[in-house]
Amino acid sequence: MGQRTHSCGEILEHLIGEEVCLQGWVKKRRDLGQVIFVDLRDRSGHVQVVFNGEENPEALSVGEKVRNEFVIEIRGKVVAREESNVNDKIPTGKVEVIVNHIEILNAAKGLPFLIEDDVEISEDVRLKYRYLDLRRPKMFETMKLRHRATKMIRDILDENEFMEIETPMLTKSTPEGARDYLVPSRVHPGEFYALPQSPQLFKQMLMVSGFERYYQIARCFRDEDLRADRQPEFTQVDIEASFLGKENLLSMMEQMMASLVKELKGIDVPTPFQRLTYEDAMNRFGSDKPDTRYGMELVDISKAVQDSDFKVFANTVKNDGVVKGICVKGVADNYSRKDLDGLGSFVEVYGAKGLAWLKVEEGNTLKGPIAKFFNETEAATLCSAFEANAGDVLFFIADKKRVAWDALGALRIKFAKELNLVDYNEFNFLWVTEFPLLSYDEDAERYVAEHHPFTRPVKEDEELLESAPEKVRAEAYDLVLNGYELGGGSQRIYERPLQEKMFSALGFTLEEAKSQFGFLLDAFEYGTPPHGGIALGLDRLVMILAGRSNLRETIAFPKTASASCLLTNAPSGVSDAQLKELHLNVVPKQEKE
RNA sequence: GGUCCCGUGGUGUAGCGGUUAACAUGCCUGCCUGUCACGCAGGAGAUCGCGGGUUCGAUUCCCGUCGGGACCGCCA
Repeated sequence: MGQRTHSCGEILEHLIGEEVCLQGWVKKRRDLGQVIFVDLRDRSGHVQVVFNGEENPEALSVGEKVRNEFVIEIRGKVVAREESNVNDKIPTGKVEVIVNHIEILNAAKGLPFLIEDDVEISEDVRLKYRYLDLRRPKMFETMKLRHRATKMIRDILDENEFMEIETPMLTKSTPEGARDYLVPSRVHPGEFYALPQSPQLFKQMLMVSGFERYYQIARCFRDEDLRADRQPEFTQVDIEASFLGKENLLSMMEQMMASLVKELKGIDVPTPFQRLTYEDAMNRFGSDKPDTRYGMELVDISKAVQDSDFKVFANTVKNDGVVKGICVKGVADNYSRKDLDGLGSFVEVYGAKGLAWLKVEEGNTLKGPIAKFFNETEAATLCSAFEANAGDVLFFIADKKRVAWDALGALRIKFAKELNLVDYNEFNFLWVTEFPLLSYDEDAERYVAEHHPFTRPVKEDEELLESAPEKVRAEAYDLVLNGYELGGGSQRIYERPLQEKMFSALGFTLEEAKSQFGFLLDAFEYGTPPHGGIALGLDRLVMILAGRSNLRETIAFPKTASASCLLTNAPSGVSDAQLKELHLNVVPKQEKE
């Protein structure tokens, strides 16, 4: 084996006449008998190498044995291709390497799939052979994009005097939030570590310690059911700062995001980002992470229909519900009555009892099963409320506010996808602010933190913490990009009495609060600076930058929807000896009745 | 916990109550000195995910199960 002198992608015209040594994978072999062409690939690209039987029969005879994905070394001379043989489709297409020596460094079996972009392979096969899947150029590019984004983030935070500090992976299980991944302790029988859902408390401790500006590219774990944009372990850019204040922090984040999109996508993102209150986001888009790249905003017509002959609408309003709708432009002819009625089952999963619709025709005439309930004046009012024209379709949900938001929010996204309203080169960042601090959990019969228990209430709402907890707004902010929650953060409580009040609002007794979070309460008594922070989902950021719609595409070794790893077959059983050491007994899964 | 979709040569798909299970690509062999989606000729390769049921007969219909995916709940 010799020493590689160049990468395949580097073999360009300036090297013509030079002897080179290349090592890489056989991307493709084209055997014409007395001449064999091999596309040799490494991570930089590929170049055509030529075996010629007349000039070098020994090399040719080895070249005949070569198959796809063999790892080979070739030595030879870079030559210009004849004009007629130039391949414009590849960067190295003006040259080729005439092989005078070849060594097979490692053979390869027939592969389960071709190492090429744009071949369709089912995901379970890709994940089982992830090491081969990652050989595909597109996957390499995505991982490179991720690396570049991560490096930029580190550089930008470093420039702003943030320090990267690691925090424990083996930590304490706490009652609030997502289900923990637990790790049994060998040394302490019956006790468990939890893997961190986020480094939240540690970064606040670092603020108490006076580091002032901390960040970490932190792995986080949540044992909840997965989605296309949710993995059981994921990476957060975790940030916390003292004495910085909310406005400075948000503006810093905006600069960081704008730099990333500029550098990685070549697109200018205007700053400052748009801000929406939680209430506005829900009312206008039916989502706390709205995609504002397209319109179709929700319109509340409760007032207009409160005395309507259409009793479903009128009665909903009477019973403290709302009637809201969206207007889908110019699709009346695309959707049959059957199609439109079929959408009822789509909104059902969000708890809606039905979806009403009206087609708009010339002169504000309404058509559809419920059109007869609206007289001319009412029809005109509706059309004007939605700014609807002939050819549009109006959809309505009459229900509790929450249901109307969810159902119409989802419907809005569905239509945007179907009608291709989304511009993939647009990056619409926005902040959602003034989240409720608490919400009432019917099952737990208590208030739970909407963000987390360390989030600071808005100053003027503090007095409501005991009297009307659901009305308290939080000093929290979510960063939203194109319909995805990219991150969230808040200004934190840093005074013991306020933190105790918060725990009490969450239904903790003082004893419970002390046993779970005593160290935090104690720490607050030793001079804790005002601080706040944010955590950004790195996987999601990369996913959006890469134009993908699935998180698995941005993670080298992701888990399936059922949280298993098809490459390693994790999770798996362990030996009785291991269980014994950990003082564990496994209870077999109960048979279904 | 729930709803829905998918499972057929290595890969991606087609198919149908009775077929020699089709096509593309890949793979193997032979021929070929300018290919780059090489070409030509030939060939191998599938107990149709698994179990049960209906049926004279199931890859096809039904139920279950396993695996993959999407969504609701869940995700401070």
